[in-house]
Amino acid sequence: MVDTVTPAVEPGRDFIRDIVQADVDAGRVQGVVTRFPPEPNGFLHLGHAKSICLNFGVAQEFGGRCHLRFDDTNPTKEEQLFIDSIQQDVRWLGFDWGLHLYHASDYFEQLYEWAEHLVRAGKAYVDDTPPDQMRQQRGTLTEPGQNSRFRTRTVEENLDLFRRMRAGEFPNGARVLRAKIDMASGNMNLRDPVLYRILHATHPRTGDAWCIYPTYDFAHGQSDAIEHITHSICTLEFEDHRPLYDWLIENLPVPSRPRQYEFARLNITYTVLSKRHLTRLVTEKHVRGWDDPRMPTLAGVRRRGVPPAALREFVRRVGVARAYSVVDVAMLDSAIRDTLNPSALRRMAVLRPLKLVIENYPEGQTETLEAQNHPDNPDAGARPVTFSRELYVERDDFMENPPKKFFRLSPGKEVRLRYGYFITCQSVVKNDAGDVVELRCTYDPASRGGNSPDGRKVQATIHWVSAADAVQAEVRLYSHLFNRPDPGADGDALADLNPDSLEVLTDALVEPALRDAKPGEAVQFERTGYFAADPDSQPHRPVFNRTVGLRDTWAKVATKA
RNA sequence: UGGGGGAUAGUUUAGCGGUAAAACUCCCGGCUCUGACCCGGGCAUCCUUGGUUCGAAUCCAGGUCCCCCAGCCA
Repeated sequence: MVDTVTPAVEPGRDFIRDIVQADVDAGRVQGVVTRFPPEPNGFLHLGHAKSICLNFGVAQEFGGRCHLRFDDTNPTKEEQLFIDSIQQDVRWLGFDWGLHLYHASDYFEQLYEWAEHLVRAGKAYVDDTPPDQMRQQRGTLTEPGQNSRFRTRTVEENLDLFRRMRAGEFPNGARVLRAKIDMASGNMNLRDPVLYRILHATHPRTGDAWCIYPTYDFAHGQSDAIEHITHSICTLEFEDHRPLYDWLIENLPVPSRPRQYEFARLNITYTVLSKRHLTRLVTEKHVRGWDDPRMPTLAGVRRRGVPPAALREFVRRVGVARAYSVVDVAMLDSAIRDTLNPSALRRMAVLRPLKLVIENYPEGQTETLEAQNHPDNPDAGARPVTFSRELYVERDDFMENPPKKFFRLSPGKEVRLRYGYFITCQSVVKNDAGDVVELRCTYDPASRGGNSPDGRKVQATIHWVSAADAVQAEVRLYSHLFNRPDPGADGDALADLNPDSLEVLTDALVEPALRDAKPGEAVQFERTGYFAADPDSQPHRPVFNRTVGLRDTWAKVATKA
C-alpha cells in the first residue's frame, strides 16, 4: 500500500474546530468525544471521507476520541455487507475507533424505556392515523398542521398501545408513537414527529427481537448522550432537526448533554455523491460494482489506486464551512498527484504501441541500460532495462506531419529514448490502408545512457520498451463517470452518464519490472500518469488502472493549435 | 406569503474594525533525460443599497439571490 507519510501538516482551522477549542478553553467539556455515524445501507464515498476526517481529526487534535456508530434503525434497508465494508473503509482511510464500535441498536432497550418515559410525561402519544392522512394533517410549509384526534389519548391508553406495538399485535403502519410538540410550528420537524414505527423486519443485529424501531430523530441524539458525545457533527440538512434534537435531550433523563453542529456536505463536479444515485449505478449495472474504479466510493478510489493520504489531503484542502459548495474534481486529482509524486516508482509502459526498428543497431544484439526508479530520490535505486534493435514507442509520440510546437518524433527528427540513446527517424512503413505501422530509425552509439558527448540537445525524451521482453498488459483508462459538471441538473443524473468513462487498452506493452506489480502499489508510467495494478491481474497478464493522469501541457497546446 | 441557513477571485477556503491571503483551475514565462515535478508572473467593483466610523469584507438597517424542510428514510 502506498500511503505517503505526510509530515505533520497543520490540520487547518475551521468553525467547527473553533467551537471545540472554545468549549475546551471555557471548560464546557471535560474531553472531546465525536462520532462518525453511518447508516449501513451503502458503501462509504468521498462525502463520508470529509465527515470521517473531520470527526476523527478533531478528536485526534484535541486528545479525545471518536466513536464509530452504526445508525442501524431501519432494518428494511440495512445489510451486514455494508457494516463490514464501512469498517474496512474507515480503517483504510487511516482512522481507528479503538474499542469504541457501537450501534444504535445496542441502545434499543434504553431508547424504548425513554419512549415510555415520554408517554408517562404526557409528551408522546400513539397515533392510529393512516400515513396519507397524517401527511395531510401535517399541513404545508405555509399552513399549520392539525392535531390528530388521537393526540389526547390518556397516558394509560398510550402506554398500553405502545406496549402492544412492541408486542407485535399490529401490522406495519398501523400505529406510530409521536412526540407531542406543536402542530403549528413553522419547523415541520416539530409538528409531532414520529418516534417509533412498526416494522416487522429482521434486523442484521437484533434479529426478530423487535418489530418497532426508533426513527433517526429519536435514536440519534439519545445515542450521542449515552456515549457522552460532546460534539455531534452532521451535515446542513439536519439543521432543522436541531430543535427536536434539543427537545428530546431536554425532556429525557439522558446521562449527558451533547450539542449538534452542522457543516456543508461535499459536492464534486462531474460526480454524484448520494447513496440513492450510487446504489442505482450499481444495481442498474452502469458500473461493475461498488468498487468500480470510476465510482466515488472509497472502495472505488482505492481500487483505482488512490492512496488514503491523498484523500486526507484533499479533504484538508477543501476545508469545512457552512456555505453550499461544489468542489472542482481537479482539486482531487491534484491532491492525488501531489501525494503520489514523491513516492511512486517510475516505470516505462507503452499504452498504444508503435513498432520502431533501429536500422544501424546490430541484429540480435541487446544491452542492459540503467533506469532510475525515482529521479528525485536516488535512494529508490535503479533497475536494468534491456535495449535492442526492435522497440515499441507510444503512437502519440510520432506525427508524420507535425505542427510547429510538436517536439517528439517525426521524419528526420532526433529525440532521446529515455535512459537510452538519441535516435533519428529516417522513414516510415505504412500498411495498405496508409496507416503508419512502423518507424525506421538510426541511433547515435555515442549517446548511450541519454547524452551526446558533443553536447547536442534534443527537444524531447520519449519512453519505450524493447520488443523482445516487453510484457503485454491490459490498461484501463478512466474518465469522469458523468459528462457534465452538474449531473442531474436537467433531470435524471443517470441520463448524464459519460458513455466513454472507461477505455480498455488490451495491447499495452510494459517493461518487465511491471510484471509482478501488486494491487494497491502505485507506480508512475513515465510521461503518462499514475497507475495501480488491478485485482483482475493474472501472473502472465497484468491489468493496470489509471489512477490519475499526469498534467498534460502538450494536450492543451495541441488542442489550441 | 411559514421555518431554518448561506453569499469573499472561475472553484474551495482564510480573514473576527486598520486597507483582501492561500490552494486548485486558467493564462504568460523559466527550468528539464518525464511537455511531469519545480520556479517566477498574471487573474477580486468582498451579492446589493444605505448607515455608523478617521477607517468596514468585518458593525447596523433594508433589499436581492441561492440552499434545506411537508418520509412511519437517514
